[in-house]
Amino acid sequence: MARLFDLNPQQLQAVTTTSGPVLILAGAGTGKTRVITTRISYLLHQGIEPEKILAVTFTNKAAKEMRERVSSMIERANSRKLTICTFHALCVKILRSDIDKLGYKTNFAIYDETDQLDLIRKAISCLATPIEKLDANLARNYISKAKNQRLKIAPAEKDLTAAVFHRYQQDLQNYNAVDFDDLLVLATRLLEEFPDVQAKWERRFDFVMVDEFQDTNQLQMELVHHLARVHQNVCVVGDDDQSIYGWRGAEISNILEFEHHFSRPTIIKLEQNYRSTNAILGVANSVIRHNPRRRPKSLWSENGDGDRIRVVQVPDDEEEANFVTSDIQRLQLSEHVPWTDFAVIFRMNAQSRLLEANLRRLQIPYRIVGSRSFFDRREVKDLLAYLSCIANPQDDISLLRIINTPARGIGPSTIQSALAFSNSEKKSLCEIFRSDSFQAQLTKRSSLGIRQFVELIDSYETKLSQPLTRIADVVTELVRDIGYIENLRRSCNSPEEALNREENVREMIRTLSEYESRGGDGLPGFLAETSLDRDRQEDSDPGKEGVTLITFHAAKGLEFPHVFLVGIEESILPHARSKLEGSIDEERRLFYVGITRAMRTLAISYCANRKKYGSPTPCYPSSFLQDLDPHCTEIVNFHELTTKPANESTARSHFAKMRELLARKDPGCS
DNA sequence: AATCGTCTGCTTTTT
DNA sequence: GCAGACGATT
Repeated sequence: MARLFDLNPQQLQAVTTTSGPVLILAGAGTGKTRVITTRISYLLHQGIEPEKILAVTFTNKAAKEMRERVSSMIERANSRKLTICTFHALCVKILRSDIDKLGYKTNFAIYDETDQLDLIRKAISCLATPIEKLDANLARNYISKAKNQRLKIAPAEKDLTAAVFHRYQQDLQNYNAVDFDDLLVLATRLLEEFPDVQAKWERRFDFVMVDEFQDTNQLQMELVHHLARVHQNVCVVGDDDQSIYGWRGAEISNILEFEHHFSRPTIIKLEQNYRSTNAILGVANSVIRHNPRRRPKSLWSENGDGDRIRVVQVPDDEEEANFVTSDIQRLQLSEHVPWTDFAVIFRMNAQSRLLEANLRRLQIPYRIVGSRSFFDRREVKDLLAYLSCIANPQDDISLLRIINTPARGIGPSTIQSALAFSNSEKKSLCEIFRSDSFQAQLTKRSSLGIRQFVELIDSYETKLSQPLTRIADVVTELVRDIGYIENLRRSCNSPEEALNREENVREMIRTLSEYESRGGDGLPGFLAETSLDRDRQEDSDPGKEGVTLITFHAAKGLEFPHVFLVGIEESILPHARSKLEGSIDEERRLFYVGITRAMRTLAISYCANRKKYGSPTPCYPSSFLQDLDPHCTEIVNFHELTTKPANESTARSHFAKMRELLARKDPGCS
């Protein structure tokens, strides 16, 4: 059983208050995950059936971590019966059994942002006129916002954006596909409009817990409402001060006005921090205090005062990178701090370039968190598109992706006429391909290509419908059959690229094979899981370890002994656009999130000059810096820092830097 | 069908 | 200053 005596009084209250609405305001580093996992284990100990407990998270990573940590406290058989998943995965569960009520089939495809954008572009090209144009990305943002606010569009709206929205939604349904937002919209609709579905799900769980509640949007709130309507045993955990996804539709009022959504909740504040020194918490508190709309909290710890926070002005972005890297090197040499203990946090990904260059030069290992996902790779998307076509023949976006990959003589003109047919006959491309009237008007070559393609898809559909077939084996066969690897090699510019892409194909098949070994739920299940869990290679790629380069957003939830916040300048943090959009508070929370990542030391730097879009631009220190508690900070003179080595090890790193500088200026070795 | 060139427009990105 | 998108060229 969980060790309740390890908890502080507030944590204990959070764990043992199990009935009725509970709001746990968990400040940064206050043992939030421990509270949730202990609470689950406590519920089980009280005799609650594991099937009756639901814990919802935002990311698969969080769900996985939570399940692992609970598993270590309780019996294995019980932990398997718990439902711990993301909002989106929960919605897929709800939709799988009843989506037919809304006019979709259970083998529906889930479209990611790329598919979504393709489809929106198609709608725009159909509807836009030479006078009225629309940016696909803008349209996507609009559509996503509209869906999350549950806006209904009239079919005959004259505004182009609305027309595109309508067309897009129609296309999705025709393709038997849903986008990420639809997962929430449709699941909520099922619960609202169909009493039998509602009855099923409001009895399904007796205890509902939601992690990172400050990031929920309106729809997610409604969903939680439905699930907890009868018993009201809903426990939400979050921190309004760490709400940094407002721009993605997160509704901070869900946590700020929780008592309007669930009546008379127990509200528990966790303020004892187990991560940072009091100097770090001091500046964190002094910054976040300036936000007007918040639930007042003040973090403290028993970890002692620690070093003062260094605030460093540097001449320009080059010197900033130099400062960070040489400081990392200095600490590593003098105190044998492992590289993994360092993180550099920035507002924009573009800021990592100089840092990377510097770290490479000094041969310091590093990793960049948040680079493009495995599942966005061309070759992976291609294979998934094949599978998606086989699983759901209506999925035109996937079909279009692979119709001529590898090339089989089906060019743009053939595709154009197929699309025209499909529009006028209101049938999916797959059906059009089979119709004689369409085949009749084609050249021999394209007609042959189409017939071969249709046969290919049919034959693999048959293969996969045989019982006891391993999907991974069939895919291996498919890859060989269509000569995909050869095609890939031809389209690559370098042998390394080809090798890398081939490896991705193998990795993809491995993932599939692994999915089947752990008793997966067929092809649709695999496709749903892959489109909802897009970063597994991060942990399966342990070779990359070192200094972490990461954005403020991506750093939420992580901690590092030594942290550098760089580019803390007006118009970077807060970002220039936030002033126009009135989201300075969110920028301040972003700063707060960055500060509270640090465990032992924290350095904050800003430049006097910075290269922006190629040309040097003067910079001004962020207005947030004025709020830092002066008792916890020291202003560091950059000049002194780099010219006065204090002891042997700093001298060594200094020499290393000098050598490096000299090497850089030597025209002979660039 | 592929490739080259020019234009544009610039955060953050859990699913 | 660079990437991504789109259009014109071979």
